[in-house]
Amino acid sequence: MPELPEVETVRRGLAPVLEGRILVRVEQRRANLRLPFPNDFATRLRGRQVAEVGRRAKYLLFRLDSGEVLIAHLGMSGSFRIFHRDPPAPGPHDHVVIETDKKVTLHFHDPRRFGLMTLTRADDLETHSMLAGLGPEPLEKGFDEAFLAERLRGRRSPIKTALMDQKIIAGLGNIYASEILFRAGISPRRKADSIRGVRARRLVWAVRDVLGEAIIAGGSSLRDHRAPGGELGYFQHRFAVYGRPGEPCPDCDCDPARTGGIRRMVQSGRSTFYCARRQR
DNA sequence: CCTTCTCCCTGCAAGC
DNA sequence: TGCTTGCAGGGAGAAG
Repeated sequence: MPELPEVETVRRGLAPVLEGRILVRVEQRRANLRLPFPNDFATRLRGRQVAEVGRRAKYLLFRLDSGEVLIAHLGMSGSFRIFHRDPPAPGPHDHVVIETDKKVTLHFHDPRRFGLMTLTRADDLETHSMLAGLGPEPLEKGFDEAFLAERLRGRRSPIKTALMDQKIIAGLGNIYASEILFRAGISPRRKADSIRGVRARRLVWAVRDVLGEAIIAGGSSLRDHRAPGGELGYFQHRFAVYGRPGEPCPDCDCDPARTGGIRRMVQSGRSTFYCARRQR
C-alpha cells in the first residue's frame, strides 16, 4: 500500500541506479494497467537517458533527456525491482521490463494493476491532469498550520477523510492518516473545519513526524511494498493503531476488556483505527 | 462546489 | 479439504 513514505523509499532506491542510465530496451507486456499505456510508449522511452528520478505526491517522475517525463503510480500493489545482472524471466504480473546500459534491468510488477504509467512533456507537467490540483508536499515549506487550517475551513467531512484528500495534502493514504491522527491526539471523527489553532499545530507536527520516521524506516512492508533492491521497510512494526484492533493503546494503556483499546471503524468505505480515550 | 459511493483488480485469509 | 466471501486500498468519475 504505497503512500508517500513508500513511494519516497522507492524513489531513493531508483535514483542512484537509474540517473544517467540510458534505456536500451523497453518491453511493454500488456496494453493497459489502470489506464492504457500512451501511444508508442516503448519507442518514446528507448534510447533515452534518465536525467532525474523525482516524486510528487504518490507519483514517481522520471525526467528524460527527450524533454518528456515518465509518470508512474504504484497504485495498491505496484513495485519496481532492480537487477544488476541476469534478471529473472518476467512473471505474469511483471508488466514492464526496462534494460539500461551497464546491465541494469528494471521490472515493474503490479498484480492488482491499480498502478499506471504515462508520458508527458516536462513543460506540461504541472498542468497535467494527474498533478494539477494536488495539495502541497507535507514535508516541504508551505505546509504549516496556517495553510492547513485555511484548507480545512468550511470542510464538513471528518478530518480522517480530509487527510486522505490529495487536493488538501498530497501523499497521505489510509494507513498514515490513522497513524497521524493518533500521534496528534485528534479524533478521526472530528469535523475537518474544527481543526484550528493548537490542533492544527499538533496535526502539522504529527504529519511531519510520522512521515519522516516512516521514510527513515524505509516505509511499511505489509503485503506488497519493497524497495527496488528488495529491502523490506519496517515501519509497520511501529504502527500505533493501524491493523491493531483490540490491542491496548500504546499511549494510555486503556484496557481493551473495558471498552478501551484500539477500535476499528469504517469512514468513507475505509478502515480507521483509533483510541477513543486518547483521541478527541 | 462539496461529499459519498462505486468500480477497477488480484491475492490472501477467514469462515463454513 | 475446498469452496465462497470479504477485505485490502488509490484515484476517477458518477451520483447525491
